[in-house]
Order: sequence, then structure tokens, then C-alpha cells
Amino acid sequence: MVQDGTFHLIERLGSLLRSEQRRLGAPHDLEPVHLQALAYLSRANRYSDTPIAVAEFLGLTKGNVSQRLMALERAGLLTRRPDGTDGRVVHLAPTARARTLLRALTPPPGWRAALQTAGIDEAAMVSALTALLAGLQRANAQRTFGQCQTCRFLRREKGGFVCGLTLEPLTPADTQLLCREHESAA
Amino acid sequence: MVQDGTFHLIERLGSLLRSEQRRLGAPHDLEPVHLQALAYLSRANRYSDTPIAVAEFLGLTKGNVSQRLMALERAGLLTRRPDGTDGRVVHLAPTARARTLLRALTPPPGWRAALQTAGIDEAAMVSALTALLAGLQRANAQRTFGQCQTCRFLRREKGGFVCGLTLEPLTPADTQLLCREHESAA
DNA sequence: CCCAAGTGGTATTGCAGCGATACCATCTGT
DNA sequence: ACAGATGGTATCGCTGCAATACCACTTGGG
Repeated sequence: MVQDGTFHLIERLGSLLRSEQRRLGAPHDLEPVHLQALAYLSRANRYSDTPIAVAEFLGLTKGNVSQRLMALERAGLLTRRPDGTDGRVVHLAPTARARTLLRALTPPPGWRAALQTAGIDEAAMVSALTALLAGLQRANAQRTFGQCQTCRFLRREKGGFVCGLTLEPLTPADTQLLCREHESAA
Repeated sequence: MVQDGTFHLIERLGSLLRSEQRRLGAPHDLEPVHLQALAYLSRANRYSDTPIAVAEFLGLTKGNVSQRLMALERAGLLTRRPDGTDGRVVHLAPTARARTLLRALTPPPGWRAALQTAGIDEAAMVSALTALLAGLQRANAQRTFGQCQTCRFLRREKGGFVCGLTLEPLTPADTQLLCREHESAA
């Protein structure tokens, strides 16, 4: 097909980013999936920093993800902490070393410069791609993993924010993290 | 980082498309890389339908790609034809069955609808992403793989188009295919 | 015309991601 | 209280992937 230009471009950018991740991660014995899992965890809120959430976010099976996470823990890039109330759940957090690595490799060198010289309106691009992503996820009945600040459960009360599902208070920083229970405000 | 929204969105779309490809290809014993290789070959011109071009396009090693292509040939999805003048080169072409498969799976079901309901200006999106992709490829000294119609070597002569490198005539359809020797007209 | 360097392609090896399946522990709801 | 659902791990087999080595052919100076 001669159309579908957007599709081919996004797929191509995906391939390119993936091979970049392979190249950049190799010196640290990291495969693309490791960098992606760590990047997600560094942006996930306290309801979404679990193995099952990583698996759903990346579209991989929980069994597979469980093995990757063990490798990351052995490499000293991840810490595990059992949940306080639910005995099945564990919470994951990238270590300081992992966060340093992420800052160096994400986005890959040259990305921000390319975005600049391409003259891209970042706000418009983010809103367009967000809508596209939401549409695809709705078509597949998948989770949205949006930020709390765009979630229909978020309540703004005097003195701060509250999650309408857990009824727990959220800091302003919390509302910028990704949540597994996110549902669009529209 | 709380910015880099475009980066995270494109990476996420890439993950999503990849897992879609895995799901859609599984019934036909096709992995994501197979679909990507076939999709590329269906869009490549006669100078770019070779194993080395596939490897460069996908950012994989030629050895690996060589093995994948043999699998595709065994599966009856690809035909090989030796080059007429250069004894080292082979040309690849997806079979009719492969093209039928591609039409069914590329882009994945729901993509066009999502693009619609997101209200995306396709022309603007294509031009923005093209510029971004070109910038990234320039930063890594990679090939562009653009269409002839945007290539600085393309000559418009009376009666049709001519490639300034090979001095061979190009049909209008040819100028919409991807070329390994492509260099931006800018 | 020749030969060294470069290019396109294949063969082989080892490793690691990935799904499938099975299994266990814990939670939830009626 | 118990059946079903959910989060997580263990094990198996397959396959993508890079690395290395190797071969055939082409190219470009002398």
C-alpha cells in the first residue's frame, strides 16, 4: 500500500529505537526489554510497579517478564519489596545505578537534537500520538497506562489530589506517573 | 524524565505494534521480524530488494537476516533470483501468498480506525515523522531508505523519470518505492 | 592485467528472549 | 467456607540475534 505512511514511519522508528537500545545496552549486558522494563518502572506509580503491570505494559507474558526481572535484580538494577497488605504482590524499584543508566540512554543520544531540527511541535505531537495510542488500546481492550492527571478517577480536593479508586492522597508528582488503573477522562 | 513525551509515546507504540505482530503472525508461524522483512520487500525498489538492504533497513546483522530469509523461502513466502550482472547479489520478492498475508495484517486491524477517530492530519504527521526519522538516521550515519520521489538523484525528464545514479528510467510507481541509495533532496 | 581491498552472502556457534504450560500462594465474593 | 480469580514463579522448547569465520565476486589502482 502506498498510503499508511504514518504506520510505516512509526514502525520504522520503533525498529530503529530497538536496534539503538540493543547497541547502547550491550556494553552493560542489557537487552532492549531490560531497558524498556526499567524505563517503565521509573515512570510507574505505587499501584503499577509490579511484574504483572510490566508484562501488560510491554505486551509480554507474565512468565517471561518474571524471568527478565530476576535477571535485573541479579544485576543490581532492581529491588523487590513485598506489598504491605496483599501477600501476592511485590513492588519493584530501579536502583540508583539503574536510574543513572536510564538518564544516559533514554532517550538515545541524538533524539532531542533530531526533534529540534525537525521543527516538531511537541505538544501537538504528544496529543496526537496519545489519541492514536488510546484508540489502538481501546480496539484491543488493553489498559491505557496514562498519567493520573488525565484519569477520570482523579479528584482535586482542597489541599491536593486524591485517587477516586483507592481514596488515597496523591502528590502533584504522583499525578504525572503512569497507572495501571488509568481510564481516560473523556 | 517528565518530558520526552514524544519519545515515550513512539517507543510505546512500537512495543504495541510488535506484540500485535507477534499475536497476528503466530497462526501463520511468523515472528515479528518476518512480517517486517516482507513488508519492507514489498516496498523496496529493484536496487534494494536484497538481503543486505533488509539487514540495514531493520538494523540487524546480515548473518541473522540471511537465516530469517531462508526460513521465509522454505515457508513459500519469498523467492530468490540471482542478479543479472553482479554475481554476488540476489533479489528477493514476496510471493503472492505473502502479499495477501501482508494486506491482511499490515497495518493491524484497528489501526486505520484509530487514526481516524484520533483526528490526525496524516500529511502533517508524515512530514513531521519523516523529518524526525531523517534526523536520527543522520546522527547515526545510517541510510535513509526514502522514496525516489524525494531523492536528490531523481531526474524528471520528458517522458518520465530517470535515476541519476544508475541512469535507468523509472516508472511513476517506481518513484514511490524505497531505495537503499536514497539521499534527501534538501 | 593482476592482485589487494571491499562487498554481498552463507554457515556455525552460543546465548537469551519469549510463549506455553504447569503450579503455588493469596485474595475476593457469594 | 469454598470456588474462582489474580499475582507470581519454575521449567521446557523454540527461535531470534550477534559474533566469527568463511567463500564468491567485484572493483580499483599499480
